[in-house]
Amino acid sequence: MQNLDNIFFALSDPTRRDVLERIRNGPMPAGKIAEGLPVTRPAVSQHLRILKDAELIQERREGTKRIYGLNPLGLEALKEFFDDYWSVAMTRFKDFVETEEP
Amino acid sequence: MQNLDNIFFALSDPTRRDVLERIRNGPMPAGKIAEGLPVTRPAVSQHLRILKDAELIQERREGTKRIYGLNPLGLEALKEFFDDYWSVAMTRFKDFVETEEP
DNA sequence: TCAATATATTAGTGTATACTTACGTTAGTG
DNA sequence: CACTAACGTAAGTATACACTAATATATTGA
Repeated sequence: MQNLDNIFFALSDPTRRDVLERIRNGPMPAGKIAEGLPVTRPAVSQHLRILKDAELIQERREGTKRIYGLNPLGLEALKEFFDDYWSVAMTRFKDFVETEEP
Repeated sequence: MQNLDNIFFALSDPTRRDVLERIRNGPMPAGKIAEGLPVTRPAVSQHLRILKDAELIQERREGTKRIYGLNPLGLEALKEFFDDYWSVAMTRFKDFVETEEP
C-alpha cells in the first residue's frame, strides 16, 4: 500500500491534478497530456513520475509511446484515509460546535 | 468553498497530518498539540494557520488559550473531489487493465 | 498596573520544489 | 545503418517551504 505522504504531495500540485483531469476519461500518451498544459513536455514527464510513484497513475508502453491511465491503488489508500479517519471527525465536530455557542 | 490547492497542500505535510491526528478525538489547546510533536511550538502555530486557511481545522478562544478542533468544511470539499472525480476513474480503470493484457 | 501565561508573528536560513534547456534512450522506418 | 518520433533524464536556477530563535500580542490575576 502506498503511504499518504506521496499521495497528498502528488495531489498538492495543480499541474499534477490537471494531468489527472486530462486522463480521467481515458488513457492518453504523454505527448498528448502535455499538449493542453502550460509547461514544457519534460516538466510533464517529471510530474508523471511523481504521480506514478504515488500509484495514482499507470504506465503502459505501445511502440515509442507511453500511455498513462489512472491507477486506483493510490485512490484506495485515500479512501481508507477517509473511512478510517474522518468518520470520527464528523461526529466529534458536533461537540465542538455545540460548546462554541453561549 | 475551499479550493483543493490549499487542502491538498495542507495534507501533504506529515507534521500537519500529525496535528490532525492529535485532535481527531476532540479539540485541544495549541500548547497540548505541540507537546507530542518533534518541532517547536511556533512551528506548530504556523502549521495550525495553514490548516485553518484550508478550513481543515477551527479555532475557538478560551481565555489565553486557543482550542483547535476539526472543521468538516475542507473535508466536504475533498469528498466532492472524490464523488465528482473518481467515480469515473474506477470504471475507466477496467478498460485500461483489459487492454493491457495480451 | 505589573507580571505571568498562552500563543502568534517576524526575520533569517538551509533545503526542497518546479521549471527550463540540453542531452540521452528506445522503437520503428527508409 | 541512418533518421525520425516520442519519450525520459540531467544540470542548473529561481522560488517556496519548514524550521528555529527572538519578539510581539492578548488575556488573566495579584
